[in-house]
Amino acid sequence: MTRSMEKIVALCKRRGFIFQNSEIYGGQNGFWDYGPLGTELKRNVRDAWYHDMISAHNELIKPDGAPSNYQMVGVETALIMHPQVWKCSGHYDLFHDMMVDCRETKARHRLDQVRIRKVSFEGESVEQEDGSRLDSVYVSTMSDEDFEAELTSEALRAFGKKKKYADRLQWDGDATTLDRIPESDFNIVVGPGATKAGTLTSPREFNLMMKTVIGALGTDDDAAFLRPETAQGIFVNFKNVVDSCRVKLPFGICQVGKSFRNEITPRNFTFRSREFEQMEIEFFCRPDQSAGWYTYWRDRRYEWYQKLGISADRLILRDHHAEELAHYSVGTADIEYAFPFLDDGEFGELEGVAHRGDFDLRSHMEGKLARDAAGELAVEQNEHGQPRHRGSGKDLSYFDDQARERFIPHVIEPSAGADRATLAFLCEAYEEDEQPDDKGNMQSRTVMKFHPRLAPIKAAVFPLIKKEGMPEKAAEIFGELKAAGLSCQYEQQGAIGKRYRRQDEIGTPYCITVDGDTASDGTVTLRDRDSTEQIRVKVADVVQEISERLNS
RNA sequence: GCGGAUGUAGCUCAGUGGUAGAGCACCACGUUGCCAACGUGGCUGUCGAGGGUUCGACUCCCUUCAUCCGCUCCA
Repeated sequence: MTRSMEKIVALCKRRGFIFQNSEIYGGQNGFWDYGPLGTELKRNVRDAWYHDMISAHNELIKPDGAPSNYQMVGVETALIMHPQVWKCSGHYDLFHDMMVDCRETKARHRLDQVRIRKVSFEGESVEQEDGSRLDSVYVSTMSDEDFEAELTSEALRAFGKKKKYADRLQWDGDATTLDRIPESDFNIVVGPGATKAGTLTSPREFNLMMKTVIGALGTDDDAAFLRPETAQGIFVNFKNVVDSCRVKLPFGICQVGKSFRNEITPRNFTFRSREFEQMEIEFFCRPDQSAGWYTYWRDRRYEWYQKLGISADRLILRDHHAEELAHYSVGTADIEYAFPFLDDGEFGELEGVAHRGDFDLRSHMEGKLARDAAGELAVEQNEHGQPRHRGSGKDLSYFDDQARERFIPHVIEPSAGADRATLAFLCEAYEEDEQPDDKGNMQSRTVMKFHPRLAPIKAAVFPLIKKEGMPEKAAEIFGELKAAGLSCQYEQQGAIGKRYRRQDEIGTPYCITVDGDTASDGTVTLRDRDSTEQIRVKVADVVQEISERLNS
């Protein structure tokens, strides 16, 4: 396999794309630093996104596939927000997962995902961890679908009975989940896959939000959180933007910025990091048009990656099944990439496009929402019948002065990972091919085939040899490219072939070489990264030629 | 968090209880002059970190950090 993650990670380090964070101190798990080339690459990814989604968007023209024309604006909000934001958004409750470990199977489970049911079998017993025997135990499974059948087979296994005795199991109560029984009963629970009862540890809290402290005195009352997503900064500013910027529905508010999550297992290079950057759009529209906008954004974002060089056979658009949807979502699709660290047929999420209905704006008006008994979203109540988490109380509805209607807009959220996109472009670009050396023998070559828009270095300028005025002429051309705002490099050391290979390895699409003919006919060679072919171009036309190729 | 593996020059890796090596890369000079590995010379390491045993530790022991694989988790 030529495209291995190991090789890509090594190249990233060797050539200055991505480094382990705090490496000289032994590193910090879950954090990564971008080197000079990685910084250029990631900035190009962000710039391409911002340009294509916002700057270059023409609000006067209805794009193909869109229900109507629309506006796009940007915001940049603080990393730290009022703690109530996270309570109403649902993160505060959801990000405090209670987990149990199993001493026997070494497995860790989310408390609310362990299905259990109490059972006995005609006075027979199950061994407890300490050796004593129990004639009534809870059996458990992590199975979500068909858990009733799973619980039955787990029960038969616990009592050492064959399948045909299933109807002799004596169930005590209905199936429930582990978070609904007291911890004192854990000693009679047979953990998922375990053979003995009582091997589960006490539940422990995993706080997925990163905590910080505001103020120099920093007491517990001053606790705040680093945002786990940029989206809430947009929602809480919805009214500000509407009131200040002459925007009319439908319109999108966008934001690029860092977010933080205490991932339990950061892994797979930068794919799952604790500090990461998001590129988010919250697109506000009339509820009766939201389905059309959802489809529009989903398809548009899927195409965006392909236009920047991701091949269609490594990218999938995956609609979530109904049961996979978050409680607030009407529809969600993931845009996923076949990263080299995944098994064949597996894909990793680059971006989620979610139809969020009016959940977010309503939450910040009324308070944290949850599904009620009828399945409708309603303000979640505490034991006193009060809102569990109180909203802002501000009116975030929108008045449509054409239709003379007031309503809470629906939201379509295309939420992309800047680091994940950058990683996908890195993985996609990596290629090893064969090129002839000066004797015509084929030699392997490592080449990063970045889309020219994303390439960290757009062009390299070389004098063929270090004399006869060539370095001076090359320096002049280099200066002109720089002045035109193009990121480029100058190299004069080493054989010309080696310089080409070095540029191939960092994905520079074009190399310009000043040679013996330059002085006489005023031309240089322009060499293409992918084909290695060269053409002659007039020195005076170099900047324009490169610029045109980059924009084509 | 659990289990397994790994950590020695920029990279790939050798190495022995007695003051650390090779190839490549890099730099300089020379040569060639349009697709890497020609000649000569040169630079480089707190042998992942901390502690212990020892007269002496890269080597033995403990702890820790990071990376990879598997499990778990992934709003």
